[in-house]
Amino acid sequence: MVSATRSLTPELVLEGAGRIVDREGLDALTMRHLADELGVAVTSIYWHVGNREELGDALVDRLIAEMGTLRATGATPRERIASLARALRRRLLDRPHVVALAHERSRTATVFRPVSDAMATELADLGIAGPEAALALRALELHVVTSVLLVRTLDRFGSTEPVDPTAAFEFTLTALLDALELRAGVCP
Amino acid sequence: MVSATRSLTPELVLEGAGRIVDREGLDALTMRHLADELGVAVTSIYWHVGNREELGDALVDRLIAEMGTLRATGATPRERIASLARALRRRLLDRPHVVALAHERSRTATVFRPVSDAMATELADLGIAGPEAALALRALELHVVTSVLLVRTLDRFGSTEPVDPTAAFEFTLTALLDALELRAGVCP
DNA sequence: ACCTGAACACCGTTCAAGT
DNA sequence: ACCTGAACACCGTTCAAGT
Repeated sequence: MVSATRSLTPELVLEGAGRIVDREGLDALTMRHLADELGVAVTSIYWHVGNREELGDALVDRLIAEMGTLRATGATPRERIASLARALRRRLLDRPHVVALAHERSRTATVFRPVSDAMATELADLGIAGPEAALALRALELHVVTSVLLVRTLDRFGSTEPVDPTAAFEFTLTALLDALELRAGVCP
Repeated sequence: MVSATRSLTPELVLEGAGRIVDREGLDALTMRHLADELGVAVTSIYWHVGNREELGDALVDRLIAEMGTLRATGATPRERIASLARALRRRLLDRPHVVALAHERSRTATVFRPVSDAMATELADLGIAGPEAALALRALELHVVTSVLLVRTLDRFGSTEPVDPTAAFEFTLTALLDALELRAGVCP
């Protein structure tokens, strides 16, 4: 119920939608509920931001922009890759609903792009490039998203088994990094 | 439009729902559409199968029953674990919509249970048990589901990158199995 | 016990109408 | 250019009523 003193903008619509999704979850993002949040008629939203589909896409775009701010830390390429994977994972855990939205829309790959590019730089330092690097990047990306999905499942479902998600994440991350260093000729 | 010569049963409702989901996807499974498919009033469904939520749960239960028929092949534990992972992956790829349904309902873990148990037996043959085995199982399960999600994404999204999903799957699978054998004391 | 239609409270989206 | 209400075609679910 925020009264618009001036007029509605695409940015205001997006902010309202983000507020609803973060606060009440994905299912709560209906056009009518968003209209109430903005203190506006339902149909006004369509003028500024198209339909519900495009609204969701814009929300995912905002998430992608956030991902561009992640930076690698650490001395060795291995540490820097691990730091990127961990930072990405933590960021995604902070915005579970929007991540679910991206996943629902098959845009997870796009969300990972910025971090993926940063990882590619580190892989190049390890001497890994070309199709081999593409495979490694896929494996790393998917490992992170998998872990995020697991945490969300445990949150909803309750912990039916005594598994520490972060430990499981580090377990496979270590296996992947070992495999990468083996390929690069670094013996553990 | 199948006319019921006798009367409706929970099984008939479930079969109709399965047909719709496999044929037209998840979004097409509405109570009214299902009623048309069965040649019955919408409200009859509620008598036999409860509400839409329970209908989805029953559909996932059928998927889980299917998973119980998967068997390991191969001589070594490593080969048998790999065969289970591959069989599971192929089975899930055959029923993408129901898998999505299970995922939506946070029941992926339950779907994996039968195969997970079979894998646990093989891990025990490798001398891996307890919390370490639990971690390894998680990693293997999540690797499979990740790969299935990737294939579905590529199908919908179009292949924006020249990545062979099966090759990516085998890549990380090898890394995971190497890591397991290292822990078990088998040097590659 | 089983099946029905009517009704309720929701959706997303379109469109003619206002200013 | 921007915002509105009315209307349309959908949802899931309930409930009194039929047999």
